[in-house]
Amino acid sequence: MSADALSSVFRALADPTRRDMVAMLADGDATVTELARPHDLTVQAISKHLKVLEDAGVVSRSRDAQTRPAHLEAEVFDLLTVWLERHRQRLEERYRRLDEVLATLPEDPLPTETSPAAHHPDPDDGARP
Amino acid sequence: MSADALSSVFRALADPTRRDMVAMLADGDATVTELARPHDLTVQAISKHLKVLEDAGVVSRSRDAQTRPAHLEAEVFDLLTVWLERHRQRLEERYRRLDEVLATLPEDPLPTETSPAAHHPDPDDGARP
DNA sequence: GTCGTGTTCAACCATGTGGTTGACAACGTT
DNA sequence: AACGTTGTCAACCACATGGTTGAACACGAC
Repeated sequence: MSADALSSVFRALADPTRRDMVAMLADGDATVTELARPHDLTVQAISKHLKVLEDAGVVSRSRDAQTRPAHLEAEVFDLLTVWLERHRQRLEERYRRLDEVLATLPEDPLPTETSPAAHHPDPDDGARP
Repeated sequence: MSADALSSVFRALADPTRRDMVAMLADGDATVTELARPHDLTVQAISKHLKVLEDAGVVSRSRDAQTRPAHLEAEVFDLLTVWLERHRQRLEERYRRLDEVLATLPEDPLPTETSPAAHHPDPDDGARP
């Protein structure tokens, strides 16, 4: 209950069994027993896994007689995509700046003002996948 | 070394401190002490977090005198994106099939192939490389 | 060499996680 | 009402995780 939404989602998806359940649910809603069938686990364990996914907002449950089908929520994919794209962009921006620095580097050793300069460019690698 | 790559990556990113470190590293390589500065944690704790990220392949380390700068590996973003997009597509495929079934379901024994009539709200944009 | 800085290793502790078994609630069927 | 199905709750256990402190290692500077 403590962690933020993103942490909950990442943690929920960090388990292979739960990712498997998500894969199943991507093909269609399923009940606990259906989700448990292909896995060599007790129904209680699957129920717990499902609760983790539910608490993280990855799935929602409905009520249908004695079964409670689980439904995959598509929003989480958007949440993760946003996070991913943001950092991907920061990475690209970083390389862009690095290229700029390298372009203006040849001369111009201008010490200039008393800049605090908490961050410094790292002249390490230059390779980029 | 137990879990598969995807599990390791998800687990590594499930911690807000580690995600914070990743955010920092997206702006530029950094040493352990630099990464530790903004967080109210001991350097050892940050070193452990960094090891988790390293074992998951999220970052790599280099050697520069007595420091060992951490470098964010961009490939992991691709790994996560692939997983995300695969399941997003399965979800879309599922809804497409559902619409097909609903289209052929009416009691008309004469299915005119017109009016696909999207029944489901479409989540967001489509494919993006 | 000695010193200081940066980093990691080792031991330890509290809490969380994933699994089990067993009991129980809710619901449809007979 | 009794029964079988479905799902959850509770207690328990082994182990992983995130944090600490303290010692040790690696390296440049003095």
